[in-house]
Amino acid sequence: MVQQIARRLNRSMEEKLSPHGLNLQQFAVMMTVHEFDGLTQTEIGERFSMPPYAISRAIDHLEQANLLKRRQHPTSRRALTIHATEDGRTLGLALFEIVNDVNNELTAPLTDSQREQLGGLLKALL
Amino acid sequence: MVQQIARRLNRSMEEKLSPHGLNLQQFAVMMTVHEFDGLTQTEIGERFSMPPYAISRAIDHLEQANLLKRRQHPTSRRALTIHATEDGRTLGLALFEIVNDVNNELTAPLTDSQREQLGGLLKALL
DNA sequence: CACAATCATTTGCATCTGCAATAGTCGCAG
DNA sequence: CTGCGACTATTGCAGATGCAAATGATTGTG
Repeated sequence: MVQQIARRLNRSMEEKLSPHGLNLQQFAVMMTVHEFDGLTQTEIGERFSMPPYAISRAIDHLEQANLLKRRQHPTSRRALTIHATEDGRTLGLALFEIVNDVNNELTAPLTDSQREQLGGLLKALL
Repeated sequence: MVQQIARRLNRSMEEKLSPHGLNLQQFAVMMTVHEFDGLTQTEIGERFSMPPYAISRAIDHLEQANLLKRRQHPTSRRALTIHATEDGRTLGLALFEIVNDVNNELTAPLTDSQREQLGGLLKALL
């Protein structure tokens, strides 16, 4: 059941993301950068256990699309820090709405108290 | 959260499946055939909304591994029906154990009543 | 200081996936 | 009974994904 729901969620997200030219991984990176500007790539990856090479490629794409840019880490010459561009910050706001929409859509069959209950149970499983 | 849990679930399943040389899709097909012998490929796909080409390829693999075989549909010359071989039936039993193990592992942090609650809430979302 | 181990990131390559096109079959309208 | 549109299954191809190796930087140890 969890898997079926997750698949529905994914499809739903991808649909709403595709007009922006993003896939789910790129979306996750954008959200993280929107919340914390200036993290290194590894740090971003740790936020949702995404392997380094995936981050690398997601950022390739996002940098190409002029949503992010890489900069030298101030103290380490091997790390890079990731920053949202103007376009990136704008898109970030649109992304928040998408998450909300999808969440509401998914949990529409539940009452508010059920929603809380579900949240609690799921958190216990993490 | 749903997605994170689903990913954990997937990894866990794949781990236990890999000794048998199966991936998740092939596993799903095996379980369905184990439950209903003689369905057409499309019917199998409908059980968990898997596109026809994915079924086709999963069965290619499973037939190769001598777990299933395709037969002509008794009344339609375009459809094929799928049947478990002896090996396939044996493996099917092992697969049931895997599902149980993974379920228990996942829901270990919950009490029995919480488990039921979660089940109910998830079902409502399907 | 030199060397080995570790770290952050990238890349080559093989495999997996999804979409769209194909081949063959079937049902039905005229 | 003919032809067209819908159905089953498969396949070619392009893009995505995962692993493991490569690159360059850094730390620690003797």
